[in-house]
Amino acid sequence: MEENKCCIPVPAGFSAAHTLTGGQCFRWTERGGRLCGTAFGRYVEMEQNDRGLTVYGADGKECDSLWRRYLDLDRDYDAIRREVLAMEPRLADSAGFAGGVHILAQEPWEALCSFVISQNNNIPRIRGIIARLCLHYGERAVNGEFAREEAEGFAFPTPEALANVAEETFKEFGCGYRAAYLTDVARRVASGEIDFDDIKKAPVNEARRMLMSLKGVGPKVAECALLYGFGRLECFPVDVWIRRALETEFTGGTALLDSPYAGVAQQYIFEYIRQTGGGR
DNA sequence: TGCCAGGCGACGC
DNA sequence: GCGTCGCATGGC
Repeated sequence: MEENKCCIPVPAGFSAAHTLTGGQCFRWTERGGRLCGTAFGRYVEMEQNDRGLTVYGADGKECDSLWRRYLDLDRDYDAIRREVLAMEPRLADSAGFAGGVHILAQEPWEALCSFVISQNNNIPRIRGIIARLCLHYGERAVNGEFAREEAEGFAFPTPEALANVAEETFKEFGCGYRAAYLTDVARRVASGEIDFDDIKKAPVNEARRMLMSLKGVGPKVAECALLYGFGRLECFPVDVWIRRALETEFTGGTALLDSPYAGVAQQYIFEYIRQTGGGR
């Protein structure tokens, strides 16, 4: 692990910690200044300091082709932050706190499946359920032997793997009433009935419609999948936290909703209320 | 102990 | 089309 590493220069203001542990995904943990986690079937540990981001467990080629894109490091988030702030000055506190957030380019399946599990659920429990599914149904990850928690050593399970899991079994893993949703989503994705390439190419409203044809995927889950899994930065997921913020801090509506970067602003707000005001 | 959680589907109107 | 309700489970 330690001998295989690379260092990526990162834009000023970028925060790997806010990006990876802010609720966009559920498989990263900060331990002793390192961000440990698995994506694209690879376990790595990341360390950010003023010289850049060191990725342990990946070589330079992998950093360029994979981790750089996953963290969306080539997009000008400084310009985006200024643009959304200009549209909505009341965003200042959130952007000041969480302005280092990038929108992760996750695998569409992982984003979709994770947020089906997330509904009416809390983040620690979502993480637990996903960890158990990875441990039991995921392929062994590259570098998995270095993982500090066993489940981190496994990839997110493929749709095919989950399509063969009985609904009852999902319940045993703590999925509750979402078990039926998972079986439906996994089977219809595995069969090709829902095609991620079609969703990628479709206009955003058509993409929403396609995702919402799945049982257990409503407006909020579709929005999360599109934002975190399909790079649709204009998508603006509204959960109970964001709804409260809209009703208290952004009364009278906000132009943010029409921004091509609404999803980035949404993540600033979510991070801010969760880590400061929100408590819990 | 209750209340709540990155909501959704079913149902009634 | 819109408001309400039940839902599984565990974190706090």
